[in-house]
Amino acid sequence: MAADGDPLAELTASVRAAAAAVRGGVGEPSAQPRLERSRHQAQGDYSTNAAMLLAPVLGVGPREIAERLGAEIEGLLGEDLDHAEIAGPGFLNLVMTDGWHRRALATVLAAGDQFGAGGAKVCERTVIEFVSANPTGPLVAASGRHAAYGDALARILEHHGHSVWREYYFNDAGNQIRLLGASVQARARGAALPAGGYQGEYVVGLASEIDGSATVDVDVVAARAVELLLAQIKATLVRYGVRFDRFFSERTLREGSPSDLEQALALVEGRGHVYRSEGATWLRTTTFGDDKDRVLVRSNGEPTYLAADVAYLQDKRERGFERQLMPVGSDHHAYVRELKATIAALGGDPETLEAPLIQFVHLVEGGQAAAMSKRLGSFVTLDDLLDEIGVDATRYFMLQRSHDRTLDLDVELARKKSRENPVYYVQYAHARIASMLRRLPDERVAAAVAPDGDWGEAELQVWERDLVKKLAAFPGELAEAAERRAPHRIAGYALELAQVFTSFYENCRVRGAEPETLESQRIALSLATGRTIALALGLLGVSAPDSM
RNA sequence: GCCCCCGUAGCUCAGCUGGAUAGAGCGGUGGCCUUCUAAGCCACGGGUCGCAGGUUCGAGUCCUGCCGGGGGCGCCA
Repeated sequence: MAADGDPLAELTASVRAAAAAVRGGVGEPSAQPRLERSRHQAQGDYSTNAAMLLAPVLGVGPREIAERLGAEIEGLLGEDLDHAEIAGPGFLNLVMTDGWHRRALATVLAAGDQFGAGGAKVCERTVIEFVSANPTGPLVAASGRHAAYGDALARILEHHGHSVWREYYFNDAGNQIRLLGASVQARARGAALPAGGYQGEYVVGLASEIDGSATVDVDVVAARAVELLLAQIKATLVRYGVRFDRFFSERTLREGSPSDLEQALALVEGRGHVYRSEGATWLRTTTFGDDKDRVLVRSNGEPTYLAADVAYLQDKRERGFERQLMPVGSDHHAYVRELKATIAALGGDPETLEAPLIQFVHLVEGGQAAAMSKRLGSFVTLDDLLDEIGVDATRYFMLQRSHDRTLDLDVELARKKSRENPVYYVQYAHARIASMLRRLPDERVAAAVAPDGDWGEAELQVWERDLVKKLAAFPGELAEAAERRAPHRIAGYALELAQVFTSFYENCRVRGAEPETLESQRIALSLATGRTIALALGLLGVSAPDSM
């Protein structure tokens, strides 16, 4: 079986080799033939669309090609293949032998915690910048979606074989920070908030926490408030299980002489993409597909947020990342075009920047959605949510749905410790496996999963075959999740694996199964499933408890 | 007005870049506990895939136009 621990790698390779042999060097198919899990039992274990892809190339009917393909595959797979059959418009369905299933299971076990790892063709040096909420308030529930997404994606990409650096970029200078300082001072003085000021309850807390908040310079108050809020944000992230390699301060880009910001602006100006008009300095982003040019330095001499980003993007370029991921909220989505134009203006390739769109989160309870605006002060913080439903449920629910769709998070459901709650269902399957294996002597389990273990020759039950195939699908699922930046696929996979296992568990007695070789095989299946559930949950940042 | 995301079961959502009879959870109905965790299992019911065209052997998936929901179009960040 394949060295990389993918039980399907060999099968896929055989299908492609057979397709190539049938094609005999003639023409070029429109796509690589695919190996798919059959949806219905009558359609075998796996199927391939290769014949239908080759039909237009060879000018022969797909069913006739499928026949030749079947002959080739039979030769290549030997004893792994029970038989192949042609079906529908030209699918070739493959029915695998019990021996193949047992070998697949052995491959899963041999891979250990590296199961599904290293599928990336090349290792990309990747930086993922996420959350990046400004320290003008505590993290809100919506930030929990960004944090869960970015962190899970980072874990998935690493397991897939990329090198990932996690960064949190925060704005600690400029208008909003000044406004924060003024808001705190106003509270300290019992005065009215400035126009558009921060109204949250935490601002009152900061006013009393900061020494001399009513009297010292407002910039000092602002700096202290940022410090306190940033510490609070970091604490929340730690609690949430989200690790960053670096918190990048925007202010540092403005410090020194010349500052990084000044140097970056000089760089784009030297490349001829800067001009002055109406007293302001502009970046000609329209050269690179933006719909209008953007201001870098305001007419009052103050650099814009974009100016800082020019410097930040240049900084990342200089650090040699080959791929930049920057999940953004839908409210900031339009800004991505400016950033891509900026990269181009710096002489880089805008295609190296990817900005997956993260849609809003609505907390639902009794049909009521809570608003989450920092400035209006009516919000649910991430800490509130974690207090309410816990880290595991929060992360799982945040990752359950595709990131580019708005998410209705049902707090009432997430709080439940019952079968209705998918995260408990998955964790329960893991706990059940651990509990069952605990009742066996360690040596018994070790012998059952040893490379030379004997699993006998008994005909596999349908539940056993299904479980092996679900396990074997993991490397492919992981690759999809990584390549499509879609952690929710792992959440879906974990739920399905738990379902298939539970069905197996209800129908196939493990402990005490006769003969002993059958018990060994089922122990091996259970252990492999437990590990894979733990692996999948781990990629999502959700714990896999041994007892519940 | 222009740009981006989304319309799939009563509800919340998957659907592997064009494949076979469109799936899951919840909710509903009906079964199943002397046996490894019933926090569970099994069965049944439930659909004009927003609408209308188009592309081809084949469309929930790709193209165009409508309709509906959300977001964005500052010298805010």
